[in-house]
Amino acid sequence: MGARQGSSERLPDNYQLIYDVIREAGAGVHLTTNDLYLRASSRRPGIGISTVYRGVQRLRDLGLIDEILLPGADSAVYEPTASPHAHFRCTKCGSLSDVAYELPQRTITELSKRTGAHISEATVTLHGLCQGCCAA
Amino acid sequence: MGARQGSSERLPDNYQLIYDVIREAGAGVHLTTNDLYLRASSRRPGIGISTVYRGVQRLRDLGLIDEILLPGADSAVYEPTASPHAHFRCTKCGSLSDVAYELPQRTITELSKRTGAHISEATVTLHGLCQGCCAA
DNA sequence: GCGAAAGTGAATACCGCATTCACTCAACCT
DNA sequence: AGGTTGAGTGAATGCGGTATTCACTTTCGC
Repeated sequence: MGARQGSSERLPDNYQLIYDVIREAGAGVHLTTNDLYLRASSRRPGIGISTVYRGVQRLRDLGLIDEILLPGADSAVYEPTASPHAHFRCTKCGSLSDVAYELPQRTITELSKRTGAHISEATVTLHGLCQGCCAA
Repeated sequence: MGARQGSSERLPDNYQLIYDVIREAGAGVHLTTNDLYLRASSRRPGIGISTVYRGVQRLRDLGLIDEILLPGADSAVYEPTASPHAHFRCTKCGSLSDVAYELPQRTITELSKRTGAHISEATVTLHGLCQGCCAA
């Protein structure tokens, strides 16, 4: 996989570093800004937290990463861009995982009709006990 | 707190006041903690913001009100307890409204099976342009 | 009444995120 | 080359929402 995206513009080194960290963590791994800061710091000591914030904004705007905002979460998490999916959070251990589910387009169309709004995005978040916490 | 029986327990006056404010606002009206503080203050000057926070926590624990946490929202909003429903937020004007939709139990059951988790709650949040902002 | 427990309000702390500011540095242009 | 410009940077600061602490008051069980 190419280290940089095929655009003509090059990412600033720090932003590229943040992107690398997110991509190397892999799909389904959700990193907070602080996680990113810690990991980036170990590779490039002295990097500022502001730069991390600016970096994720830029990467999000470029569509390179997904910013995931969860209801009630204290902070946003980031993961490499993926197809739309739901998220599950364990109320006990706090773990967050992807769930391959998307609200059917038919449902969204129907809700748009019923509300008179133009629905462009639907986020689904599930809560409960994860498999591990269920067993325990 | 003494061992009082749940259903017959009397609410502290301040919490009752907060509950009244929420109920009087009515279903579908979403009040932030600050909204509640302002409205409660006009009836009972001197009430502290801490009391409002403690009040909504208590009312939420008692199941008297719903605490609605929206992805990316700056603050929680509260409304009288209602049957589960989705929320729609206009990305332009910020208005928030209830949408009579609930993830089908069948879907939740299936997702539980697939993930091995005990899903106890599903929140659905829709984003887009509300009817008014569509027209404009 | 009396003592314990619950409630209260002000102040403070905390956390995530936004903004500001001075500084560096590389690109660009005669 | 020199000079200008603009993006990028890191530290500091600000801010809003919420949690916590603390001393005080009220309420409740007896």
